[in-house]
Amino acid sequence: MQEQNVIINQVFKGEIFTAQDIDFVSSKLKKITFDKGDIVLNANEKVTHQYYVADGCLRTFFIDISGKEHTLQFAVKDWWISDYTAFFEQNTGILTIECIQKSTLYKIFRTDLEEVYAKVPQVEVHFRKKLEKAFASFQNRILGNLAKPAKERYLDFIKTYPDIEAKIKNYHIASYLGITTESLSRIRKELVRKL
Amino acid sequence: MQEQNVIINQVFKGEIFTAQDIDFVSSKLKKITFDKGDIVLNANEKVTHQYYVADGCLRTFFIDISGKEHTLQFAVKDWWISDYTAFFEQNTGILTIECIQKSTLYKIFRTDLEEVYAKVPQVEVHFRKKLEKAFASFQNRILGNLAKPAKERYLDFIKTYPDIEAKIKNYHIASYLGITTESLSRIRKELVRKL
DNA sequence: CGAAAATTTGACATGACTCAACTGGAGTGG
DNA sequence: CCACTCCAGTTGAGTCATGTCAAATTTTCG
Repeated sequence: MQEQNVIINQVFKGEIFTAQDIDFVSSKLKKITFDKGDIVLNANEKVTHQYYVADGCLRTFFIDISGKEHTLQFAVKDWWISDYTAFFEQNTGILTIECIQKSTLYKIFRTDLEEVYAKVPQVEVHFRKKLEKAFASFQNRILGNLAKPAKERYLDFIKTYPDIEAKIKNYHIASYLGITTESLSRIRKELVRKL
Repeated sequence: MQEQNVIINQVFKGEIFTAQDIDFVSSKLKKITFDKGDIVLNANEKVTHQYYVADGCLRTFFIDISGKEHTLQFAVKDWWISDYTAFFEQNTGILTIECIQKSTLYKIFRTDLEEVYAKVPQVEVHFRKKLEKAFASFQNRILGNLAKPAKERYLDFIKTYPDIEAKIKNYHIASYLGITTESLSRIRKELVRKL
């Protein structure tokens, strides 16, 4: 089917597949749609899937003991999202995945993924590269948190992810940067003043 | 050789190898030793190797624009260390790798590693698992930075890595936690008072 | 339009930083 | 064995960034 073709070549852009591979991989991807505000996955649930974002915007966040939300990651078109730590360990997660906008996702089951790895090695390579990139971005985030004040982290964020910034609220950014909405508001005010 | 056997089974504990595999993999690992204070890798150098710690203690750190050092990771016996972001991208790095103690390492060259992956798939699986663990620990670090005050991060650190704590100075811990030595000193004082 | 959500503002509190001085040990050389 | 130095760690005083809480304002959207 032509539609399958389009999807797989979008999801695994850069990899070359045979027609059979495409059939097989597509059979393992399930399309799901969510509305704004929907929860894709709750903390403390078993994490069995990872999700490809075909359209929309999501975030993963952690709720601490005092009830505050801390955003770990955003995902927009062409990103994968899950509670990966739990996904790898086949464990219950600590993150909540929330739709910030109406979203279209393709989900793949953990055990199906292993089957796909075995039959279609390009997929394994593809995910290893993704994991390496995600690792690098976590490293940069840690170093940024250690080395930079909130104002710079904010500037880095809007520069690095303008496409994400366009889709989210300021309080999402604040909870990603590790500051309060009030502090972000003051930082923004100060930046505007300087223009 | 018997010694090869011991080393490979230590480095890749949990994986099963044939005698030929052991020969082949050993031929790619080079033993190197360093004294306390030695620099294994400097920032801005091409990152071509990763290093297995057979003995000793090291850290990777980042020097920011103001000249302050920020510790990204420590490594003790049985850990791997490198500037992974650069290692993956085959790029020049931003981290410095320093020996905190006299250390014995086994290094492996990036291109040799790929050869090993191709011939001995267990090694690839082994490193993928390591990467998943490292990813998880980065995630926890980010969430801890977002959700917890310095005192708790300190307690988490000494609880999670008592073996590392035993080998490093407090100023190393401070630069890992993202606080000054003075602040750490005050936190420690407060904790002692409460016993 | 009107209610709810998001953002901003103000006043004040607090945790962490800076800078400078001081303490205590470990090692060194006379 | 003592004096000296170096390094790590501690302490104090003052400052600054960010947090808290409450209220006002602006934006969003049914």
